[in-house]
Amino acid sequence: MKNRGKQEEIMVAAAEVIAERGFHGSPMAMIAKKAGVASGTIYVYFKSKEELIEALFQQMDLKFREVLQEGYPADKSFKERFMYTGMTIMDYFASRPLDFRYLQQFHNSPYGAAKRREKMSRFDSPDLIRELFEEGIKQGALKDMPLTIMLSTVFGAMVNVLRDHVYGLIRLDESLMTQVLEACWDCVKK
Amino acid sequence: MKNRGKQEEIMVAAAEVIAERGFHGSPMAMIAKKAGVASGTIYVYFKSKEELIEALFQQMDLKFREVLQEGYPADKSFKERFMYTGMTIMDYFASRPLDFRYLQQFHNSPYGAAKRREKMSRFDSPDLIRELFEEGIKQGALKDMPLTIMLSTVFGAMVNVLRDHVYGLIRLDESLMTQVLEACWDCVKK
Amino acid sequence: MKNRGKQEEIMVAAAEVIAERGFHGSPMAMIAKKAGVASGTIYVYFKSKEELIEALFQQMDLKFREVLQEGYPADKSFKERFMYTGMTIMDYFASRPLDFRYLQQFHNSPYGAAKRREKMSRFDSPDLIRELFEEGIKQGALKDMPLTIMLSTVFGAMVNVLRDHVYGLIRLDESLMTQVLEACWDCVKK
Amino acid sequence: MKNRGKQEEIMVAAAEVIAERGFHGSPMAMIAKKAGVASGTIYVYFKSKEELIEALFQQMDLKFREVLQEGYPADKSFKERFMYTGMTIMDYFASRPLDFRYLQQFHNSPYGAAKRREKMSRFDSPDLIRELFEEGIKQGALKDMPLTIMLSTVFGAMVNVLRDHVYGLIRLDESLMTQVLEACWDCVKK
DNA sequence: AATGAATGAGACTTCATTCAT
DNA sequence: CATGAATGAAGTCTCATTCAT
Repeated sequence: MKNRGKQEEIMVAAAEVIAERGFHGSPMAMIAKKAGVASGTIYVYFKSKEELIEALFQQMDLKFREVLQEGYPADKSFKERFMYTGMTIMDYFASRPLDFRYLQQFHNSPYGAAKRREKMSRFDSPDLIRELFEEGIKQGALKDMPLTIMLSTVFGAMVNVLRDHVYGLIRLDESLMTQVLEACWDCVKK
Repeated sequence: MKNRGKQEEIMVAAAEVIAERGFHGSPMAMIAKKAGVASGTIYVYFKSKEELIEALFQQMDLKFREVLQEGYPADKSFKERFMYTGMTIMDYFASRPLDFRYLQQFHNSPYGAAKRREKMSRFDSPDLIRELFEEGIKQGALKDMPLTIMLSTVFGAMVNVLRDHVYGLIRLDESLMTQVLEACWDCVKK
Repeated sequence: MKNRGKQEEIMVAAAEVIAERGFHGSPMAMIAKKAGVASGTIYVYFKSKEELIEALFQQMDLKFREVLQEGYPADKSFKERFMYTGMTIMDYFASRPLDFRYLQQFHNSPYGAAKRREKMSRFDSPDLIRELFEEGIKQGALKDMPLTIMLSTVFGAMVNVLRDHVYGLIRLDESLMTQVLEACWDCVKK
Repeated sequence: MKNRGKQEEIMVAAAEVIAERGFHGSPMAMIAKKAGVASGTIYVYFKSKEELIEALFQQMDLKFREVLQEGYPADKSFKERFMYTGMTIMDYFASRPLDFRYLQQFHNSPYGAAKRREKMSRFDSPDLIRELFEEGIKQGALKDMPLTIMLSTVFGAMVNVLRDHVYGLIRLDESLMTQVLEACWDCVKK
């Protein structure tokens, strides 16, 4: 428990510091201080800074996937599932700017670049989503476009709007999110 | 002449190294070596690393704006101008992966973050584009959506697809680009 | 314990190197080597070279003031106190050439220049001395001269003679020191 | 003429910059700029920075000696000659703060330290002065003190007061200078 | 003689990581 | 497990000096 507590504190502190200052602006000593532990203690739980960064990503990625699946209306219409998924994503990150910023940092870094190549996807398109789009194409609800491109289009749009929100350029509310998602729908629907 | 030559070589080398490895993965010594000059020489032309980075951005930004304006069909229909602009952008960066990657690096960094706030826009939406969208909204061709959000949506989509191309996940040709742009059009057209 | 030891070693090494070679002739690496630590270790104890230099000054200044006050014969005659003070100063620095040279370096540098202006005095005239001279003027034992000038005169003389001693041009003993102090007394006594 | 002009301009510029910023705060490029020449040009006239510094010293030292000798009242009484000499020195440097500061810089530096050892004297005691004091001792006008110490005493006092003047802590006028010199006289007269 | 672009050694400082306690 | 002092490689930048023009 104590252990778990320390590890958690380190991860939270790391996320906060890195989200705000980037990887290179976040010395281990600063993370340690914010976590209330000694520098050396971080190395008890993580082999290196790189591993800490990676672990943080895995944690956030997992949490996000879980949320996506939780209330997924598997029995509703395709469009409803599209909108549900989109709304869940936007809601999730709009209320978790820390996660959003951290993941942005991660994906624009050597660490994340490798990941992207490896997964041929972005942090915001786990398999559930990929399957959703595949289904949409197959059943003719979506345009006849390469899957990768369709995903990139929709998620590029959403992530960009989220970024404006997280950095304070706009203020997203449910109505605006719906507008954005409707636009995304128009973008890919046949 | 010699002069201009060295400065150019430094800028090209810097763009290459930084595009590939990011700002923090690109020591001045490495840039210098790639440019075939001594480390100190960089400081003859740029006061600091930060200034080099900024100058590189300004140069690319300017070149891009010029291209955008060059063949702009000011007298064609709104949709034609929309498509022309989109195609120009995609074409431009699809064939200049270096520029694309450098600008990506720039916009995801402390340097670029300030720029973004200041301009309330991303590197890919200079004023000409902003005006185009404003006109579209005014004349009823586009949805009645906040301008910022509409721009973020469209450019998020385009940039994301470009990224897939630049990093080799997909291979954009004119037909695919057109598909993407048509999708973007569907996204914002009323 | 180890702690205090390292910091002390660094300060001693710094004083030695700087006394001999001046601030600019004393790279941190050289100081570190002389102290038997790694370069980075200095920064564990001092935020910058400037802080190390300042800390060294403060330490020496404090030690000197303490010595001055220790055996001060507050109840003796004015001249006796004058001579006591002068002798203490000369004795102190004659036997601590390192301190003398370091303080000389300090006072002839940007670091020390500010100090001087701020205190309107030199390292060798702390408040106790200032008060002594003020009293002497008030009670008519000293000439009716601006205090600042009188202090500069006496301490200029003493410091200059000390310098000759420290740099080996002369060899001060108690008899010579007394001669110098008597001369200084003649210089300012009414 | 042109040559002479350039060399002069370099020396003047160097004196100004160095007097204000010290040796290490005065890059050759800065001196060159102030002199209105290219960096390389300095090396046409001086083999190195060290030589420039040394040449500057020699020039100032020479000028000073000349002034000292100019109106020297060789036929007046000893005290009159003492006072004349002292007044000339104080007057000279009080009105040439640049020279004073440069020479201060010079004497508190590796360059000057060597000089001092070599000449067993300070910049302000050329041979004429040494002879004056020797005579004073011999004829019994001055105390029976080692010459070096007597010189250091008197010139330490004078230089220190001059420094206060040059750095703006006090404002020397003729009356004050006379006071100081009378004090110096009391200091060494038998 | 004059130039100033180019050089590269070297200065200060940071920080991921280790290890003795 | 936890600590944090210590390390030293590596990074940015300065500047005396050179040399082709």
